[in-house]
Amino acid sequence: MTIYDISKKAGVSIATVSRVINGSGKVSEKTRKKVLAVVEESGYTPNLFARGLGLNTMHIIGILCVDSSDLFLAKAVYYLEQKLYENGYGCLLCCTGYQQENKEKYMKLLLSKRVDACILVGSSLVGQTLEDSRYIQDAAKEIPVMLLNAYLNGPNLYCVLADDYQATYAAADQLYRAGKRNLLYYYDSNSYSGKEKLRGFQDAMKANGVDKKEQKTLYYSGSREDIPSMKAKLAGLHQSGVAFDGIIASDDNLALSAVKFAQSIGWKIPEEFAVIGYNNSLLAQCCEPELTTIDNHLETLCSQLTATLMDVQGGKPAASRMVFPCTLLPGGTTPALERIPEHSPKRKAASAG
Amino acid sequence: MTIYDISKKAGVSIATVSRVINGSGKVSEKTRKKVLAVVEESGYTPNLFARGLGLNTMHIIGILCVDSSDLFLAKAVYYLEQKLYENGYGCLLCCTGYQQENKEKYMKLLLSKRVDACILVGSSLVGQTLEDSRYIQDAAKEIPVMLLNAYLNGPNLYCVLADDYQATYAAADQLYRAGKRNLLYYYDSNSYSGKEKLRGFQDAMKANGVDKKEQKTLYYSGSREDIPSMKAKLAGLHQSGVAFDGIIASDDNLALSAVKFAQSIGWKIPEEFAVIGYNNSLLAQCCEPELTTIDNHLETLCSQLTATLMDVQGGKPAASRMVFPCTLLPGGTTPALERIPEHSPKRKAASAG
DNA sequence: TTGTAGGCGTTATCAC
DNA sequence: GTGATAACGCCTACAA
Repeated sequence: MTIYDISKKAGVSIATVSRVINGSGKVSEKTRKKVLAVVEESGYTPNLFARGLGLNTMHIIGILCVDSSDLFLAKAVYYLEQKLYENGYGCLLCCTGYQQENKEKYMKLLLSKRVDACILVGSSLVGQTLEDSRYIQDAAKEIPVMLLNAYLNGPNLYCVLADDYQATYAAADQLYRAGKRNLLYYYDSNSYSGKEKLRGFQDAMKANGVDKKEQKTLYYSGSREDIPSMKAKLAGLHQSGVAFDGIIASDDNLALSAVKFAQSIGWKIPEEFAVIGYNNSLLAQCCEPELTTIDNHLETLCSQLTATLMDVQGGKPAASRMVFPCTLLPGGTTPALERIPEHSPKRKAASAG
Repeated sequence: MTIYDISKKAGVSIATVSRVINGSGKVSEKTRKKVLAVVEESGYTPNLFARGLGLNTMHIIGILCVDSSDLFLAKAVYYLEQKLYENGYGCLLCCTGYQQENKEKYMKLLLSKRVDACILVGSSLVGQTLEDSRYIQDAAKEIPVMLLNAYLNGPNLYCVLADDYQATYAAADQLYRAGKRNLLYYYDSNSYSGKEKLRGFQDAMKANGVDKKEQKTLYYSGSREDIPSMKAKLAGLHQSGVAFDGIIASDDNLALSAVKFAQSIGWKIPEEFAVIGYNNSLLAQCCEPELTTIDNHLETLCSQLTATLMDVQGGKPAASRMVFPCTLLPGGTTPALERIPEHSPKRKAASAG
């Protein structure tokens, strides 16, 4: 079934068929109905390859992430797919893993497939060095590149991100004020977002008079799916004699391991030990008590990113950088903290319907 | 940059350029090098729309799932993307949600985009009634349709699935033999896979002399992300006076809620209360003790499905249905069970590196 | 071994 | 309003 078949059956030219299908140009009501009837009965669907060739777009957006099965990234991918679909775009999913080489390969693949734009989900895709970020800048020469919760400056590059610095600062600050004098920052990423969080923690400590030398941080480098190993790492630190009475974690996985660790040696939560996680993920509900966690309003970020992308596609001006505040979501792993902003989000559970 | 530009610069015809690029036909080493040099220096990439138009394929596979952020489905999508990429295919991701209407809309979208095949991930996409499955049968008239852990019979339809019946049967049977005389089956899906699990439980009970009337099952219909609600449902059953000393759950989420429930009322695990989950997901590590869970070898299923798809694409004969056994992975939520088959999988944690 | 030319199915720009 | 016709960029017989 091609546009020629339809034109014959309807007794009109292919140009008219095209007009009817695309709603472009003037067509008499009579021929319009005739054509539509034929289209209907023959179940014709325009060949998008041909259309793509002519218009140079297939309305497909490339989505790059290191691992779409990661709790946080999976959510992001899900939201993005939904929003893009609403706007008439499909998504080509690419899971690159953490190796630089593969990130670049995938990006090339997307460019060769001539996607309309690409979205980099999470800051792990942005290299630590300028050299490792070059492939992104290069890609931006051909198509708009959107970064979700990552930052990179340059032409045709748009970032939508959460204020991880502020959130971590506030979390650490509040926990300190609540009386925890031996906070440990437990993290597993040195990406842009990871660095922002770390800086937030450090600045909060400093603001409360804790020198950099006295600040405690612990870096976990194992698998993000190995909670026992995260717990073991903490246990190791504890056994080595380092004291801590609270943990700010860079994600809920680490936070959960902290809860398990504390419970394994009998510390009372939150009286003797406090924990704050990050992402308001499913894991926050998985322990007892439930995690206090930072919500970065992922759905909002995804909506905003999509809206921005649509603006870019439409040739409208668009912000090259948008930063959204996070919200601290109180759970049972912290003592009473200061007031929470109004209109604060609900826990995953309550909002998921 | 088009093939014409290259042909001019290289001083050959476009046919020769095409041959060099596709490695088809005979080309002298001299011209070949010449062409490759020009291609390299001008950074030429073939236009896949044009190629797609001619060959009627863009090497893209549609992946349909109800929710790519679901722990289990996200893993499946991840594995599939990796395997397909290795075989030179990209994936167009579609998250349909649970509404029939949207499933059909997405399927139409994929067909109109002329994907080479589509993969339905999880049995929730297959309707309960024949009518609701029609859209799949219809799609199969145009392209191969692969079902991951779902079942539907018909031409051009290929299923790769885990033996959920057998796994649940074995789990219930072993728990019964281990002395749990009041098993409860806790589930949240009536999909094909869901029914198979339920049937496995029922048959195991029956085989141990527990009449259907005495069998205990509980259906949870709320959000899959609301663990407190799952726990509350169990608590409700308990308060209503129904006794149970062990739970077989249809996924780890429900199992985790069972552990939390038991702990909240002080039952000792596994002595007074046993729990078996399903999927060997991250959640299995999230409680203390860790869950005994059923591993359905998702990665194997995905590899096999991809291999089958490639066979189909290559015109080779392919099995229309492949069933793989599951493995019971002992954790701390069950008393010592019977021997586990050799070569059994490791827990997520240990294998994730 | 290399070149020529037709076809893939649309959209869009012209005339009429 | 409607109908020819030229792109769009590639692949691939068929010729040379």
